[in-house]
Amino acid sequence: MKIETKITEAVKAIVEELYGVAVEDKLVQLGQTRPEFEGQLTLVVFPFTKMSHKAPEQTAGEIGERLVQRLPDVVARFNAVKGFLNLSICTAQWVELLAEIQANPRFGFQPVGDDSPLVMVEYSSPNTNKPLHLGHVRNNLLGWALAKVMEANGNRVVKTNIVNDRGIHICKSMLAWLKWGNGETPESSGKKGDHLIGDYYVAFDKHYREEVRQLVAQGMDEEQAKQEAPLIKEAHAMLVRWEQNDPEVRALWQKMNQWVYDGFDETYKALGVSFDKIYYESQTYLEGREKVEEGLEKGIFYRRDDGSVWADLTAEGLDEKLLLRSDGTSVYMTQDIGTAKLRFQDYPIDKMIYVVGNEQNYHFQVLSILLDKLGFKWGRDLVHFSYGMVELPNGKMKSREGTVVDADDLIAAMIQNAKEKWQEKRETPSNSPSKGENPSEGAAKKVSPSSGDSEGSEAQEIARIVGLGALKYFILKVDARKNMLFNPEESIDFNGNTGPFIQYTYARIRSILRKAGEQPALCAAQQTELAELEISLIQKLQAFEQTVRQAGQDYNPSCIANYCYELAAEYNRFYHDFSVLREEDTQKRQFRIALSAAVAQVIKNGMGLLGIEVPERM
RNA sequence: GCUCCUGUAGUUCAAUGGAUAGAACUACGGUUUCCUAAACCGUCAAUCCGGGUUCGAUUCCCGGCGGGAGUACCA
Repeated sequence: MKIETKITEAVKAIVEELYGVAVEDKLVQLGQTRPEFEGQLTLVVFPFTKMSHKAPEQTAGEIGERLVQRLPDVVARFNAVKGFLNLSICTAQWVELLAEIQANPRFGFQPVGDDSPLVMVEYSSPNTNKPLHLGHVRNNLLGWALAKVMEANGNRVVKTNIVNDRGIHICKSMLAWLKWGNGETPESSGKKGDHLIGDYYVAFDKHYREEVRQLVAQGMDEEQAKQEAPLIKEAHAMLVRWEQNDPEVRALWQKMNQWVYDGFDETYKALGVSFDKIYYESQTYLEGREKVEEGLEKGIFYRRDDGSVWADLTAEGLDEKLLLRSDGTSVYMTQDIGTAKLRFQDYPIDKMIYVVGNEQNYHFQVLSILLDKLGFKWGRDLVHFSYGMVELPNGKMKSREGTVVDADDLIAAMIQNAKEKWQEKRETPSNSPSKGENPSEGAAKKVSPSSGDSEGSEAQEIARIVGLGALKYFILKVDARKNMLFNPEESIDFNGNTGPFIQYTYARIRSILRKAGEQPALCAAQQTELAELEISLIQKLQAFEQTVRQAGQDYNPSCIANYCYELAAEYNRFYHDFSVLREEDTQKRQFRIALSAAVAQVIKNGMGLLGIEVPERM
């Protein structure tokens, strides 16, 4: 049983004994003791002062005395400061706790079985007219991490992606390619498919704006010019042909979309994200129309004189929402309804989570109500995991103004930075090779006469892991709801509260474990005395479980990121103050190695939830 | 205008209603007989304003002020 649980039970009994009042669990507030006081756990006794009718300090003292009597194996000593009862826990309890953590490689994870709730997480959801940028990166990383967190909280998870593969924006790219492309392909140009298509999208926009500018110069007002420009008319004509299944347009559409998918796949692979099931809007938008017709028959929606279909949500405190245009074509909302229908056919979903930016908060508020009205049981409490925008120092990213941070470029730059850092570190000979160091390992570190090639690839792999770790952590440590700032001028740091700091801590522990030989079994032998740093590390380890629960409840992976940092920082202090391997006393040495091993394990698990790899050596 | 989100050191981020609001970056100053110095330690520095609830508020409620997003035939 957990130490907290034991104490909570005891406190409840004691309060009832002393003051004759039964208390609920939530009144028993146990927290970690502040470092400036003696003890490890602190009970907040303010809630009980009403029952005791005594001063806080006196109440704390009474409860403390009884606690020591009642749980002599758990509570060794206590001290009362104001309304805070600080408890010193017996060493054996900590050792036992560490043993439990160490014995369970899946510590903090809840088991998932066939009857666990099924959660579907939708994320990424790109348009196929341009490459992914930093905003998409935030979406993908959050989506992936959230899926992992949900799994760790005992859910079956299906990761899904809805690709917006149809619409006017695709036609713009297609048109531009036909006009100015000269048959350029990813192969012929050496460009990634998504970048190639993105370039034509930009080209369209450039020419289009020029046309609008000329029309305005001729005296047309701007709104009209935007609609009357020949290019946009041509694009619309193409969209109509697409809708009519024109074989020529469809063939081009398929070819160009495929280029984009190949490009996206590379980016997804680099980011380490994947999907269990991908939906395409070209396949779902007609389903949505059917579903809306169905709702119309049931009287949930109504049709206006011009033929457009609307939902009246004024009773819900919202406005009226368009579902089908007067020409019968579907809008965004309709497509989401169609996608929901297909998903529900494919999976017995208990909970649906949409990872979509906060600019669409209103959309999902409406979608939730509509899906509920249409009879989706998970509609009412669908989760819109709404994350903030990534801003640049001079404001929002705007693809038209060319102020986007491209995902592929960014990833490449991060890996490059990591590589340079790594080389720099190798070139500056750290401290002189001590005598105790394993000679063969020392030699391999310096020069690599035979295996230069394999070492190069190892360096490459480490650079990849570290570069991506820095990027992922940088994004995931921020509370998802908040807008975040990214300054491309200052590259992402590798020092301080960063992914590489945590990775480095992990790699160092692995190095210690290699040196120490076999994975140490925690000796059951009693420790006479544990140092404060050791106890606080064990407490920190224990907190992992609670952190994972909280992340699942709040749908927010950022607390896990911050937890990993705190754990690593705590370990670094421990590492610096004690020498893990040099300890003469074998038992203490074993204990510290075991503690290190447990820290490494938890770091690995925590970073795994964030989709961040940890290297065995750095 | 209305709706939602958000205001914490110079900057980027933390803080289940709990003790003296934590880190990191930057600046300055220390620490390598050592298992990896991508480390550790120190100094400087912050809760937008005003009410309320509470033994206790950065946190919850109300009112201002500032920032962001959305606001209907775009996705």
